[in-house]
Amino acid sequence: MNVQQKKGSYHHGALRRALLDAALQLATERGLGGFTLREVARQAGVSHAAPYYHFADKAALIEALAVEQFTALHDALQDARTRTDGSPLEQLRATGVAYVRFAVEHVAAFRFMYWPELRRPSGTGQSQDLRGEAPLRFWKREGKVEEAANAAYQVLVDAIVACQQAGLIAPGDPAPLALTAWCTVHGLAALLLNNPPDEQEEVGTQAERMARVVTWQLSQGLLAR
Amino acid sequence: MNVQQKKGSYHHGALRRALLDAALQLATERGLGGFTLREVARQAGVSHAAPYYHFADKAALIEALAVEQFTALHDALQDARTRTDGSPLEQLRATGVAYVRFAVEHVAAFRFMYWPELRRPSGTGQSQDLRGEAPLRFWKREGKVEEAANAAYQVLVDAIVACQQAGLIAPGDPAPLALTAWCTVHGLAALLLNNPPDEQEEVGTQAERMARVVTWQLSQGLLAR
DNA sequence: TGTACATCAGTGAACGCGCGTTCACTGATGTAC
DNA sequence: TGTACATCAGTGAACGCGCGTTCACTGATGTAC
Repeated sequence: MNVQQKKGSYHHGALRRALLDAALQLATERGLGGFTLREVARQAGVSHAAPYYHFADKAALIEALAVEQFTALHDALQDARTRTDGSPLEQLRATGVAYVRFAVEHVAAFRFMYWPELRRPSGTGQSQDLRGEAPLRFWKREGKVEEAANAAYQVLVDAIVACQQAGLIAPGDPAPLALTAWCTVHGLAALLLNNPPDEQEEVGTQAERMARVVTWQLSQGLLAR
Repeated sequence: MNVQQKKGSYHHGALRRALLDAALQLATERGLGGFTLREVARQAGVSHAAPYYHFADKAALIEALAVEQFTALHDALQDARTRTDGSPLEQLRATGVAYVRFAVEHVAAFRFMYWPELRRPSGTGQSQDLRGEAPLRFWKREGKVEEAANAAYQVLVDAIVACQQAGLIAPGDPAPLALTAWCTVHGLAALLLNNPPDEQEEVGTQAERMARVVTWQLSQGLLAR
């Protein structure tokens, strides 16, 4: 059942990874409502105390998952952008579509990433210096989750800046443009997750079509005129 | 403590309302993670069995809340639209800003409205006829929650159609425009709820500013050219 | 205006349950000599 | 190559807890006569 499990071995070998995978699978199948550490352990085929060897507590497992998945999102966006031939604008659109696709294909991951309650209050560290911070930014706090999230956001910002440098979008502060773009794709992702289309088999297709509609519409608004 | 409670009365008088209010307050203060019926009853000052006189079970209370709050959202959007002087485009923007404002000012309500897990699987009723349904639509299902949500969405659609009729937005199917607009304001709302700004006192202000930025940007993209 | 009685809208004890976490333990593995 | 022993990575029983829901009950209220 577990890839790296040796026959008859007492030790699992890759339990940390297995627990993270089990958590994703569990959250995908049953949502976050009944998400429990014990069930994760059960799903991974170990006793309910075993996870404590790899994670301080339930919140730590979830945090690790959020960091990992934000990084995966970053990679997916980066990939979509660099692998798209065509103008910077087309690359920007591809990035947006990739955001929605990631959400639909990694429903559970997306929920972990954006469910603030399961994260520890981030005020645990000392409050950092915020003077002169850019005004249009979320995730001002410290923390590995925020860091990973910022990296993903940066891909979008870069794609917009590239459009500006190519003269496709009016020059100036990219912040409001990036915020609008991000809100749009994030909004579509959120709506799709909370209102799954009726036909199960067409979820991806419908999401893809909506994503294209929305990103095209959005890019029309960004065009330099 | 309770507005309508008569002194020394055994009967509460308005427990249903009090429970709904307590649920909203509880969800605002502690989020949905630890949201329990018992705590709602405690907060309303009654025994933990009392709610069962007014709601079949926990899910029923939440459903009632979602319907109520979608209706409140509808009213807020309608208000923003009709009370705004100026062009239909300005009315459209005002509607978008109102959406974000509602989310920020009714955090708990917004969470109940869009948390699908706490709703009963909507497949309970018989499957309705979907042939010829418009393709760019969520909430195709039956159910009072979906009905109320649709009514709110319709305000946005109407605002866009009005712009088209005034020649401010290119004619044609308003669906993709409405979807994009909705995604944008919904995305901002979702991001604001999950990443509360640092300065507590400025939440409303910052949200308002972001909402204006985003809706303005959005309306630029909709303009007929 | 009184009275008998049905109904309304609560109470509080009890049910079984699964949770997160701790603890003493133990088999498997790695290392020094 | 063998052996002693420390450390690693698990097990399973146990803890206290709060949950959703049910149940028999009871005080308050409304109504018929």
